[in-house]
Amino acid sequence: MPYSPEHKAETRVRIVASARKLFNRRGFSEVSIDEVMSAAGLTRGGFYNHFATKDELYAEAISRTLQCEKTGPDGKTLDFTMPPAYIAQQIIAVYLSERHFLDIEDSCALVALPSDTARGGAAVKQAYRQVLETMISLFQASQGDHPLARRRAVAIATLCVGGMVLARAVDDTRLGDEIREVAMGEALETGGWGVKAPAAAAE
Amino acid sequence: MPYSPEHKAETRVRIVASARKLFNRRGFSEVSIDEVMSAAGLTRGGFYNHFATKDELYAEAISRTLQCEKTGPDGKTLDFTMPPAYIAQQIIAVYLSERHFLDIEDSCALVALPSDTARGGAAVKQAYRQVLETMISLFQASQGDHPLARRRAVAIATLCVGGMVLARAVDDTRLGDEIREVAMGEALETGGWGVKAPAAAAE
DNA sequence: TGTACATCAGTGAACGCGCGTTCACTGATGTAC
DNA sequence: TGTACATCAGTGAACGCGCGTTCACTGATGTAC
Repeated sequence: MPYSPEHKAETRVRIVASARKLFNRRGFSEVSIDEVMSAAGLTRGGFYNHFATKDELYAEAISRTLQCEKTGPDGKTLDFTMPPAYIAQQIIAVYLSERHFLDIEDSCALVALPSDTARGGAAVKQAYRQVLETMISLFQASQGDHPLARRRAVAIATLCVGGMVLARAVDDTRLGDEIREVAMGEALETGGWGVKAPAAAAE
Repeated sequence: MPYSPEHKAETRVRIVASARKLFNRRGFSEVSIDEVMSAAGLTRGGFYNHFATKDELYAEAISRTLQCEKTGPDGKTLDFTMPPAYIAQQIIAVYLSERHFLDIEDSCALVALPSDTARGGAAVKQAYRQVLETMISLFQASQGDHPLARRRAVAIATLCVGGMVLARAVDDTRLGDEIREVAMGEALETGGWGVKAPAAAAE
């Protein structure tokens, strides 16, 4: 048995990780397999030892968002043993922060690849949905058993993703900042943590 | 002077119109100039009589959203002589309707091409911003001189675009419907036209 | 402990293909006379 | 009114290039003896 059994798995993870960064920055179709493999320290041909087609890589790259370390507004890892309402507020602040706005490569896939996904195949859309549902679940948990818990969670997720998508697509940083700020305020208000002053301090 | 002076302009409009539909469906980089020109009833080479590069076409295709006829929830043209608040509610209902969800080709560029735009050049982002600002202005007009008018308008636009972007990206129609419904309800509530029953009738 | 071997992850040249762009041309048009 | 002409929108072959994918290979590895 040549090479350890983990060796291939580790290489595969490396390929997906480099693909994720490249896709986040430039989109599915603008990134070549050659680039993905080079970024992972490998050569073109080896790709097909791990994936049947390029399409297969898309879904994995999106799913990887779930494995990525979650950091709080302070840059430290989010502590998931804290109360759900605290975690939800932290996620909103991080999601719409300037750091997330600038960090394209390690961006959430929901923000970086929505239109690529909308045009993609079933596997890609499924991966996207799973990430979105994970996000919605976290917000829903923050609402206890309130009858509007689910509805509020969906609204918060829409504001978080929509706000960042719009902020990234315009050429005016000031408008982008305004959109992020408004989306953050509305999301916090929807969750029942209304703040009158803009939550700029959370950045 | 061969050909009428309007002839070239009309051809250009035809190219942009066909490009818009193709981009909305498949994105910038997946559509070739050959396809755009064929769809406009022309051949490849003539493209460079009208545009210097493919990039130049992107921005025009996005701007064209502003020229497109606006239809209300009933399928008839929106009457812009009606009160701003009425128009704003109509736009929200149309924007998050099932019709807009299904009509990819004639979709609003804000929904169809956000990540393509985020990766694009300055001209593309500027065109995107102009469309977004037009939308925000329409919502802002519906709020009179309320101190939160601008903020509410931005929030409504975020919910409209974000809701449709997410609905299009998931593989579960029911989840997509739920997101659209929640976004519509929240947008109407934000505008001060709160409805307790989901605004499903507007579809 | 040392050596021969089978495995298979990774290599890199090659394939057919379609792309964005260029360019010499063609032919429909409005104008001049 | 009719005809010759200059214009230039549109044509289509050609260009260099990089893509996704294939495939014969190579060489690092763990195992058997």
